[in-house]
Amino acid sequence: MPVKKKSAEKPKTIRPSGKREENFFELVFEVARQIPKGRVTSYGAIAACLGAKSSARMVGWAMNGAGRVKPKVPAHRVVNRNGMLTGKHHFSPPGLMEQLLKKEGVKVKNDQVVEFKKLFWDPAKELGF
DNA sequence: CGCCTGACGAAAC
DNA sequence: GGTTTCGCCAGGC
Repeated sequence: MPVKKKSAEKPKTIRPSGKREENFFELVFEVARQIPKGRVTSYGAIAACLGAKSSARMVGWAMNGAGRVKPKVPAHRVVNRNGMLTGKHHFSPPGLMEQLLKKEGVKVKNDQVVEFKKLFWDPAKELGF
């Protein structure tokens, strides 16, 4: 059976508000899963890809369910715009995020991704949006 | 129903 | 350039 991946179509203007777009969360997870190994992206990039660039926070919120859904979402590959592992505190242990990244070849120094700009993976660009 | 918080981001200072 | 504040919107209390 073919892997039925939901077409991550980018709505013209997704509105987290007004309508509890639960799909928004799924989209975030989908994009996060598309992040190649050894690469990282930012919440804002994902949000922008979904058309909610102003709601980068919502992406972070969505990530709150990461690990709770199946398959597991590599939330450790998602960092903030600074390349800082702001979400490490939500992992258990907090150092897990860093460990996973290092394991995949991403250098992490002082809770910050080394050469983040170089490893940055833009969903809107890579996915062909 | 109103206030506060929160895994961000950009602008202001 | 580093630090602080506001804006963003949903969810919890």
